[in-house]
Amino acid sequence: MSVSTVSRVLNDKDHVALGTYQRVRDVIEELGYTSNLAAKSMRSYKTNVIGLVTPDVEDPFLVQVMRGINRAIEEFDYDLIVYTGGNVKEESSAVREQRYVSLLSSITDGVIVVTPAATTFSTASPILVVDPNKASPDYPAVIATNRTGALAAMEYLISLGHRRIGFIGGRPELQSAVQRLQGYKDALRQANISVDPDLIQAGDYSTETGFLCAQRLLNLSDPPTAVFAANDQSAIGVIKAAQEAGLRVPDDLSVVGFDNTPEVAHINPGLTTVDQFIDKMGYVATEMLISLVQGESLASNLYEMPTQFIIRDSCRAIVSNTPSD
Amino acid sequence: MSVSTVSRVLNDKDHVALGTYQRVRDVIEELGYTSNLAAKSMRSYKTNVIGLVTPDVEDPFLVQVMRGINRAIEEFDYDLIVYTGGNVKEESSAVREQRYVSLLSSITDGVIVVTPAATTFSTASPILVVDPNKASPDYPAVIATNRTGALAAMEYLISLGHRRIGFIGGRPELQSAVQRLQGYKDALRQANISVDPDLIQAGDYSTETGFLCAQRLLNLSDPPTAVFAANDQSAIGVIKAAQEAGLRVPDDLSVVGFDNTPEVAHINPGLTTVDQFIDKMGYVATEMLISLVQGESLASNLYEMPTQFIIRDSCRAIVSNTPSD
DNA sequence: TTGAAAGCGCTAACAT
DNA sequence: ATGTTAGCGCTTTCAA
Repeated sequence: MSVSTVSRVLNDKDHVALGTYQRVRDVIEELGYTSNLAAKSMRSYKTNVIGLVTPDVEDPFLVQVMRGINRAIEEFDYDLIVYTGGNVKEESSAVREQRYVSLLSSITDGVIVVTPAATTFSTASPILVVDPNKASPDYPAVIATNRTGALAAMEYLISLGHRRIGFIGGRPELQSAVQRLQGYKDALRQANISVDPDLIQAGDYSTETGFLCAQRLLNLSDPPTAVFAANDQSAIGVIKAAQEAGLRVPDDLSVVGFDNTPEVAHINPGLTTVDQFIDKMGYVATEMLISLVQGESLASNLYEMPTQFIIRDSCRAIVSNTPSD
Repeated sequence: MSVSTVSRVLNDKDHVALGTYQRVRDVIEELGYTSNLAAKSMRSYKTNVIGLVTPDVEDPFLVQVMRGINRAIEEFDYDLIVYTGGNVKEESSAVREQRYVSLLSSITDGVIVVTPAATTFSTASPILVVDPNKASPDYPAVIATNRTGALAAMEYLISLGHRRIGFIGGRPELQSAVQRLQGYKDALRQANISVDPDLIQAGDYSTETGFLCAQRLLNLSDPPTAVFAANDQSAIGVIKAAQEAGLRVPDDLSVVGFDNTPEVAHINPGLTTVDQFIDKMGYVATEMLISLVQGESLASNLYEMPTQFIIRDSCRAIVSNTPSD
């Protein structure tokens, strides 16, 4: 029996007699043989394995993305190999990422990089990035709709009749914060409301800073009638500041928070929890990468996860993201 | 310039002129070249990569083991590639494990399997298992000293003068529970105290069951004067039951818990927290595997993490594992 | 110090 | 339906 016959059996190719097929399968079973991934990869450039580079395995976001990836991997009958940075010094993470993308791409059909530190990778394999920290990433990407979501939140506030709307930003080095601010500005422009720099406070996604920023807004000579906070933590700070100033929420001050926590979540239509939203990011990423691997072309290089604000009856002025009760 | 010269440069071999070396390094840098792991592996059977198969990435124990592995990986200048099961149906986990060990072993120098479901793997590479669910694993292993730890706890109680000591077990399908029971029995035998089956209650590591088991013990016609619980959760149940029965702990009933939580921890001498203990398991495992990979032989195939009970002053009867305050 | 050539295990093209 | 053979990218003799 020749090697090529065995190879044909291993890959379930045609032109193998049923008897031969069975005989080979039996021996494989008996010997506990498994094909050498290295050799397979080298010769055929097809391994049926997807690579994943993720900076961490403890961050709940990353864990949830991995869940979605695993789901897709199983569904499409691929295998997954992961590199995760572990407790690495932050400085060299971009370099490590690049090294691992190279390393993985020699034995995988494509690599997913989650929240990449690096922006470019030198490899011939398809690369897909999830939640890149860059407006227009160099690779096909899956991102959350930060700008669009913020736009929707602002449109809601404007539809309530507000014209002076404060904004409390997030950590400015993060793309999510930049995009949410952009959505804020775009909504104002769209409604022909001029942007007042006094109304834009640079927060950092924390409740404490949200509180301080809100106090600054409320102390303005011409204070806002509504505040849009870049995340729910800041929004909580705003509500505290308002109450401390004797204002009722939402009657005296409308407060809108944008974020991903289960309590005040900004989610995907049709999905019930934020975990499902993040899970879907992983799933979609894998789906897209597998398309690329199989030589198909993508409808778009940028998959922006659709989001939608849902108003909670219990606290109407906070645009929430939990599904309507 | 020939391929072999380049190969020599890549592997920092001797017999390369300094000028040539520099020239090659420059070009490598310029092109962003990274060697093909598959080809390297196939030809040299040495990749400098360690594989890791772990059933989960969310379990705190597994995360902590991974931290230790990462630490060692960095220190010994290896790379790490992980396969993790994700949300897989429990039934097939042994088969998946075996498949992944085979898959990984073709591109790694050795594989670590954490809390393996399978007991045998078909591969030529060195395998090392962490916390196997089997008394004498088929591969070099790193385990926690469940039997020895239980023995130490029992010796403590016996040294206090107790002769009737109750035992509340853990989930019997887990090796940890089996070993802790063994330690209980061995300590009694060692002290020439006969084992009374009435004093052995089959718990499940939960507070609720610990509570119920303790009630049964306390209702015996000849109740124990001390109880050793297979974990801290059960011990908490015992204390509740004792208090409800009007007994003071430790005056009327000594209670000892064995476990891994930071509050009532059973730790390695010299280590401050249980996390460090688990971290060390990962580190030691990696260290051992790398020894094997490098062709060295192991002092012992079984590394039992040394443990030690430390008595907390605040609650003397509970043998704790946090270091003395 | 460098180069030429063999071969790792596999798949794909070609031959039978 | 099966066998033969080239060659994937690399390391490792061996020769120059």
